[in-house]
Amino acid sequence: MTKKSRKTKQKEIIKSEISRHTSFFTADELFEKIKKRDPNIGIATIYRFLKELRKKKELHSYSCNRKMVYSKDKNNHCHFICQKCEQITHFNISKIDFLKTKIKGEICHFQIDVYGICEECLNQ
Amino acid sequence: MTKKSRKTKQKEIIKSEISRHTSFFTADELFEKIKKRDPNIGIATIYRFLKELRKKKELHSYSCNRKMVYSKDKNNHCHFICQKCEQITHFNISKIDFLKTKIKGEICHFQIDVYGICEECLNQ
DNA sequence: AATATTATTGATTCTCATTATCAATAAGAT
DNA sequence: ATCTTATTGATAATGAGAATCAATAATATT
Repeated sequence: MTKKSRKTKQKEIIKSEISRHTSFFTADELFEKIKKRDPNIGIATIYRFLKELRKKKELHSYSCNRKMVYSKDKNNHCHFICQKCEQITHFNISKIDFLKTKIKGEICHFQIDVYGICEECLNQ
Repeated sequence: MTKKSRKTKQKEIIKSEISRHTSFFTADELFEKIKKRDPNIGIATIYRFLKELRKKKELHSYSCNRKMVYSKDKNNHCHFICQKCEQITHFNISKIDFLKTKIKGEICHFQIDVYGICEECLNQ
């Protein structure tokens, strides 16, 4: 007996705010935006619903700097993290051929985090 | 005026304990092992030195489940995580050419997490 | 429509990894 | 031997996220 989910206005607000996001976000960033639409929504509700969406695979997530980062992007995640300014840039890898030779199982999706120094920091 | 590092017995113990490790470890796991060799070493010293080694690029690290994971392995980290049995297998990618075309900055190291279903789970 | 059931909420506390603080100590320079 | 200052261990502070819980609100049942 799995408990059936109920439709609430809080969930609707969170969902619609997520749909506005174009890239990745943290629970706190989302909370800040949602507060402006409904200042009564608690942070716990955000965390709860985010966890629910993660379980239902409607959101991607990964941990970065001891924080969870979310994205509605179903594609693979590729990040370039500058170790100096800590800015994160996204990039895309469409071909997974380079992985297929390495892995025997079935590949669902992947995440690549590249650490380095971005162009701007190199030129400083 | 960067302050010059001093050689201490605490650092020596931590360093030698790290060198014994064959794979990944967390600060706490390291602390537990070090306590057996010198129960007076504080956890703060571990964290401080770990941070120092990270900065000096003598240790790799990445965040996973709200924890920092360390490895002395200078190579890049590649994990295949089965979404059914949750077992993690390591694999290696030596050529970074596939990344160079995507990134403008300088690449230090990278981490790839591939999610899928492993062979054994596929055959069940 | 009224009532019963139970998932959800917001406020709050708790957890736990990591960092900051600080006085005491010890390494290395003089 | 003495001075300077990096390092230490103890402890408090921080911060993201989870757990708790009484109150509330969605559904189901009558």
